[in-house]
Parts: sequence; structure tokens; C-alpha cells
Amino acid sequence: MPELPEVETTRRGLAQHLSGCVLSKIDVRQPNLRWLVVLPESLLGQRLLGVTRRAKYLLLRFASGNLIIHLGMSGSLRILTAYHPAGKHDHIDLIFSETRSNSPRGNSILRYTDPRRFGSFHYQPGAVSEHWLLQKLGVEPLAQEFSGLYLYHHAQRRKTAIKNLLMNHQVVVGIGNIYASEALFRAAIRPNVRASRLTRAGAERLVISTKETLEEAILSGGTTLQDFTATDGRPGYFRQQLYVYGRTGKPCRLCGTSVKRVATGQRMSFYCPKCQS
DNA sequence: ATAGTCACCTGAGCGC
DNA sequence: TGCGCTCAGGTGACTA
Repeated sequence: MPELPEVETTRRGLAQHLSGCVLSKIDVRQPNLRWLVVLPESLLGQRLLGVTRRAKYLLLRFASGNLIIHLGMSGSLRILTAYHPAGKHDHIDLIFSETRSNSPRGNSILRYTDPRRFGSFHYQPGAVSEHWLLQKLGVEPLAQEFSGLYLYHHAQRRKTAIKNLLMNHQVVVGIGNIYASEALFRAAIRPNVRASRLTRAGAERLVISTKETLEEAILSGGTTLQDFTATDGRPGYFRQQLYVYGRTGKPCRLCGTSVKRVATGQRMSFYCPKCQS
């Protein structure tokens, strides 16, 4: 699924096309996502005031509260401006109507598709930060608080692999399996080294490479491996810029050495044995 | 507190 | 073609 760049790409599409529109209908065909989807009727008739993001959660703000959407591993949101019959994995439609009198466009359908159903929809009245899903999240990776010193402090005395630390969302949010491998490559750090062995300089490099990787991926519209599309249906193009993820046995783009794959906990990591010494 | 495992669910790709 | 196996972008719950 979507990691932070894919969620951010989705957020921008939603904000651009649906902000100011009024939610006129909710159609939940399959409520059994990661958690049972229960959306209140009271949302109907409310205007979408804005779309923000916290970690990988999309926050659709209405006057009475927020719709909190997570895309899980295989979820995507598309905006349809013409009727399309719902497919097998098209679980939820939110229908928005354009109400500005001078531009009487038709309805827009925000369609949630998710083959694996690991995603989620929640409604939180009032302050969104009080939702239990958002309570224990760490810092945003693109924010100033995510600094070399911050990461270094969190790495101290931890026995887990550095890649696991980077993917620990109580420390820093939004970094999943693709971008963790990519950021570690760019910082020349092997994914399996203990977090406690991270040096101050290494932490500095890793924070910089993480921000760079995420920012470049956002500019490319994210990474599409199989399912992900932006809200206009287009894939992300960052896959072409991946150095190591999914490139086992292929030559490192910098030195030509064969890219290796190793298990880090329950996930696969990819690295160049020469560049990441 | 931390680290590791399991669970949720479907589909793609591979070897036989 | 089909079967069985492994793997897949996430993350909360549970165990030791």
C-alpha cells in the first residue's frame, strides 16, 4: 500500500477536486474493512472544508468532525465524474455535489477500492487528534522535529534493526517498507544493523536521506507496484527511481554490485552490499 | 519498556 | 489448466 508519498498524492487530489463540495450520499457496499465501517447520517449535507494528513491517515474535515481514512496495503481513492459500475473491490462511494451556482458541474463520486480490505474509515466528532488511532503517533518525517538528534536519541540502547526503528510509527510516521529500504541505501547504512550502533553522523545522514526520498517520491506522484493510483487514476512514477527495493539480483545503480535481499523481522529488506558497508 | 509473532484478506507469480 | 506455495505498500493486539 500507500506509504506517505502515496497518501500525500491522494490528499492533494482530494483537496483540489472536492474541497468545498457537499457530501450528499454515502454508499457502503462492504463495511467489513479492517474495522467495521460505521458512518453517521449526520455527515450528509455537510461541506468538505479541507483535506489534511496525519501519518498515513487522510483527514476529511467537516463542520461536525473528521472522516479518518486509511488505505491499508492495497487501498486507493479515485474521483469519478461519470457513472462507472462498482467492481468487486469497490467498497465505498462518497457522492459529492458541486453547489456553487455559477459552475453547475455534476456530482463527483469518491470511490474507495481495496482488494485486501486492510484499510479503514472512521468518523471522529470534534477534535480529530483525540481519536485513538492518532494518539500514539510519532513525529512527521518531513517536519523539523524529525532531526538527526531526535533519531539518534531514539536509537540509543535499542536492539532492534535500524530499519525497524525507521518504520516504528511511535518514533516517526509514514515510512513503510519501500522508503525505509531506499532511505537506508541513500544513507549508506545496512538495514539490519542494530539501532544502537547508529552514529550521530549516521543519524544525520539517515534523516536527510529519508526526507529527500519522501519529497522526491511525492513529486513523482508516489510509487505504484500493483494497486496504487492517484485520485485521477494515474499511477505513481517513483518506481523508476528506486535504487534497491524489489531489485534483488539486479545491478546497483551506483556501483553495479548485485542487490541483495534479507529478512528484517517479518519484512524483506533490500540493500547493496558494497554501497551499504 | 521492548521485541517478536500473529492476525486480518485477496491476488499475483512461480514451480511442478 | 490447476494446485500449492510464497510473497505483497500496514499496523493493532498479543506474548514473553
